[in-house]
Amino acid sequence: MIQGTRLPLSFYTRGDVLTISRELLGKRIVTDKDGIVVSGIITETEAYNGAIDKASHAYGDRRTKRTETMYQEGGIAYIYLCYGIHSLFNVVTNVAGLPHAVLIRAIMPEHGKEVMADRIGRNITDKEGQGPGKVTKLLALNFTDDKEDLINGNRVWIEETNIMIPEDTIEVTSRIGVDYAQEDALLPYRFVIGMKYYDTLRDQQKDL
DNA sequence: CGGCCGATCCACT
DNA sequence: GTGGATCGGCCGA
Repeated sequence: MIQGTRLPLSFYTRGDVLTISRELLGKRIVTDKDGIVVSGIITETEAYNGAIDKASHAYGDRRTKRTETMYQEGGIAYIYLCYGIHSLFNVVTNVAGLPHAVLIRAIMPEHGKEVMADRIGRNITDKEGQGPGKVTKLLALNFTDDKEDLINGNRVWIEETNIMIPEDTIEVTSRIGVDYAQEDALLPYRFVIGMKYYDTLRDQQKDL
């Protein structure tokens, strides 16, 4: 069915995590869980800028079993458990040794809406898929998928699309839930497809 | 080894 | 608008 062109390794290994974060808007995340394939279009991201970023788990170059994932070469998933309940999905970027990552905060459900509805136990609404915990629930990802290879793996990957997000429809704000990061909590590292274009995009999906 | 708390969500008021 | 769910990572003792 879906099988588009995956983003190449070179997309992820670039050094500017903000650019990657912005460019991920409009791309397609696909998961294959026991042969059940679903997809969603990325509509919201947050950049985590490595060892100097107070909001990052790797702030201060803190290498632990958990953060080790972010230190690997870009192009793999960083998925960890938050609040004991939610798995959050991040894309590792940059070269090995530099712990940069992009948190996927929202997707627009695309293929497999029925399966997704089963997974959350209710119907998919017009604005479904907003919130990082919801993203992993719809896609059936959890922390056991940590370090999954987005280029060669077969459980989760990201594809190119023909969606062009007009630059002036992208809202750039500070990141959510990182108040503890002091001055870094104010950095404009969150990228959201604005409401007006979001509706346009959703209407296009319905026409498919 | 104990305790705290987090890149959250949902049901309920 | 608020609190409860629920648990691994991390830090300090």
